[in-house]
Amino acid sequence: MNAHHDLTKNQELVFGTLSAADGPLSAYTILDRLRDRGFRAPLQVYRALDKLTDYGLVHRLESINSFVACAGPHCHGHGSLAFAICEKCGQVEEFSDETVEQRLGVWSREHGFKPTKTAIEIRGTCAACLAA
Amino acid sequence: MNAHHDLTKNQELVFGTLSAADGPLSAYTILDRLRDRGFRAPLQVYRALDKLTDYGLVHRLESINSFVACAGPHCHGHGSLAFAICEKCGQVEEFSDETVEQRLGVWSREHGFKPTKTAIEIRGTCAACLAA
DNA sequence: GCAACAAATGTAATGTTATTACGCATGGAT
DNA sequence: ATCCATGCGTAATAACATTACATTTGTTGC
Ligand SMILES: [Zn+2]
Ligand SMILES: [Zn+2]
Ligand SMILES: [Zn+2]
Ligand SMILES: [Zn+2]
Repeated sequence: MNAHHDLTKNQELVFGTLSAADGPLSAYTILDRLRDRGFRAPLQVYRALDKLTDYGLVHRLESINSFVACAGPHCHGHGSLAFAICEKCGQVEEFSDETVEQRLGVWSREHGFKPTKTAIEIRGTCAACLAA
Repeated sequence: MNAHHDLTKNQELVFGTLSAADGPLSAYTILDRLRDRGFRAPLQVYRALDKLTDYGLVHRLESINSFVACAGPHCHGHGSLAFAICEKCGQVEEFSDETVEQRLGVWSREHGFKPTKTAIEIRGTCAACLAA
């Protein structure tokens, strides 16, 4: 699911935009930033985002309808990621916690629930913004 | 923040609709169900939902843009709730896990992050739907 | 090479979710 | 009575996402 992916032109453009950004972007913001590269419609962005999230290169932040480029290698091999989202500056920190994953897995097994996608998103204020 | 709240007429109607439902509802679905009670505009629903979520009587499910009436007493006294959302039948189970809360709290402290609202949402297939 | 098929793209239209702006009504406090 | 906070009604708009259909591009088998 990870390894090496040959990205198409549109996927490359969307991934590049997200990678260059200093925080999460909405699909429409990505669209605006790619207008001069020929993008005209939301679907071009959404289609690329679908693939990129499938590949694990991009994560969707459910609570703010935005997307972010994967932060690092700690991501791989984990079923459920967590995100800390600063509501002041928009910065996002991606992390994972074995224990959290495990506990949610236990709950699922005990309740016969078969998980496919888990979202853990903490909204609040980051250290930098608290200092300021 | 919990105890007893005197709900206004609109809040009562929205809360009643959510309580009577067998699963989460979108704001616009609530609006439709309250048309014959005089509701005309989305804002009437969103305003009521804002208060109800403040009071802890209703929870917002970030990953499906929907709202659900609080399932029970285990909810109170907990900072972060978790939801298991069945993508087949739409049923939602609300639960909380001390260990999960604690681990996320540890991460926040260690990173100087001050959380205000945490969303934990597991999407998948519930036991009933798996059996069927 | 060429047919057949799958994947990706372009474009328009539409559907869904949420907010902004403005004015009015109500109820309690001074 | 005046002030102020809260809630309400309505219209307009913004923000987010999908459906539908036609076309292009790339791959596979022959
Ligand atoms: Zn990642
Ligand atoms: Zn910040
Ligand atoms: Zn609850
Ligand atoms: Zn189910």
